[in-house]
Amino acid sequence: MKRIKIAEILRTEPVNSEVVVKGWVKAFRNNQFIALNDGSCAQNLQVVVDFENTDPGLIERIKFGAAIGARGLLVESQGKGQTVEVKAAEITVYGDCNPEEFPLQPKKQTLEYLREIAHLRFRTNTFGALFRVRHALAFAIHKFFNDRGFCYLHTPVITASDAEGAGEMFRVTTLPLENVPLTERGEIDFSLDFFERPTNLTVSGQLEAELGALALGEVYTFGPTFRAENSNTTRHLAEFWMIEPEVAFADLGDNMDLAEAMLQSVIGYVLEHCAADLKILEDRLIEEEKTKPQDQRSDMSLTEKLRFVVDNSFERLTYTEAIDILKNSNPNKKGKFQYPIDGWGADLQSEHERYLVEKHFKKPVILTNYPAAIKAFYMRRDEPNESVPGPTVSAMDILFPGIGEIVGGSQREERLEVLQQKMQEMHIPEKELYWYLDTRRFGTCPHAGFGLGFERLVLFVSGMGNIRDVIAFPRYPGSAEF
RNA sequence: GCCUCAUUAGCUCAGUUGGUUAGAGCGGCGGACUGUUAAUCCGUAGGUCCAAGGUUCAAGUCCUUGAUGAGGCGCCA
Repeated sequence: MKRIKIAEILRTEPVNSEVVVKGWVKAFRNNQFIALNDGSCAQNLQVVVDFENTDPGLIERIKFGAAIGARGLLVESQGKGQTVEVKAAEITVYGDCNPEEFPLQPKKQTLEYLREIAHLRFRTNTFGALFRVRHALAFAIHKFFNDRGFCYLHTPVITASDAEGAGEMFRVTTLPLENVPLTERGEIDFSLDFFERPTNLTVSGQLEAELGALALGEVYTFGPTFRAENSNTTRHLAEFWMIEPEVAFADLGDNMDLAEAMLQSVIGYVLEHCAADLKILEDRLIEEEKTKPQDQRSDMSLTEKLRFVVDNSFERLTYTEAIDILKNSNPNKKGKFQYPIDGWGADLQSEHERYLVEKHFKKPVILTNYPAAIKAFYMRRDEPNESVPGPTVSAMDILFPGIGEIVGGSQREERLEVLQQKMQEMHIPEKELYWYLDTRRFGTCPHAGFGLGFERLVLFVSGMGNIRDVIAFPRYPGSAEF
């Protein structure tokens, strides 16, 4: 008989038909009631064992964590906690689970401990819910772009350019590290390397996405990116997934509209389709908040926070306006900021972004038109504005409560001469990026795009506290287990 | 990379001012019960108090160094 998934069973009425279910034992109560979970949904299915007529040796093997199958009648439940249950006529044990050795237990275990056993943490309620939500978000992102006619572009993971300027890169090589071949001048002889040139893992697919956008019109990437920064925070990973749409004939306003619509759409999708999993994550967050002092607790539940983001438009303001607000803010006047705001031009610190998002506006914020000096070379230079102290670019960052920067984007510099001048000023070799400049030489047009850190989105939507807990096998300094 | 905090049973945690034999809950094991919802009840085993060195009559507790983990900052998505 064919196995039926528990998610499907819970959608059907009890029909007194025979079913076969397979999964892992979450609890075995009273020698009678198995809570069975097969990963298809958050809910367990109750399997009732006729313990008086079942081999005691078999009952012995029904332990927390064991993989079992059950065949029997699907009936209306006599108990209170569930509507249907399976009256087992036959139980099969596929994989025993020795409780003395199994590291998981049916009780609260810390996320730090579970991170050490990341190969098993999928089996907990929290991580089961988390990875189903993560999947739903990924699917919703593809759906959003597909519905709008975007083309999914696969940009390379291995790249020869190190000029993207997004951070330290991981070198890719097949040269023997113990005996690196040198040229006559004593430099590493990359002509003997696999690609016959220095190569790295990509830090961004943006430049390649721009190439696609200037022909396909609207493209997006969704793939792994790598940063070799020694970052030790709850918001950084060495390997993470990034979504990077790029749109031809779009300006900064279109870019902001797209990003806001996308975030609201995918969060709305999860609210609609992952209620049971969100409930598990919300309850986890409530428990975690109980351990915090009263004033640090959130006044909104997880789903309320998500609903709020979906229902309210993001606050849009320029960097210059933000500086004014911060300069006149209470914490700045009272010297509460570790980095006081004393002028125009410096990059904002986390404490400043947090003040704007969590205290001043109390909603997601889009900051735009940053000083040109603190932003990347490819961002479009703004027309001079007398009310602004210095040159700015058409950049935008979206800041989320608790997460900080979740999106970074810009309108791109489409004017060849301006771009070349910027590259010269920032010491970016034109020769290496000839292919990028070609798009400006041949049929250039205004265009814009952004990068969304997928794990930061999952972090926000799941209410988890550490980005290392929203990706299956996190990579960060000193850690590449599994 | 910098700063702060933590490390006690399989897990989650107590452990007073430095003072005799380091405790609890869950989990394990043995038993009872049998429509339970983290089932319940009775019994029971389980510890190199992260490591090394030091102070002291006496160290889980104080000091130094190291390891590991967490949080904050910077870099950013």
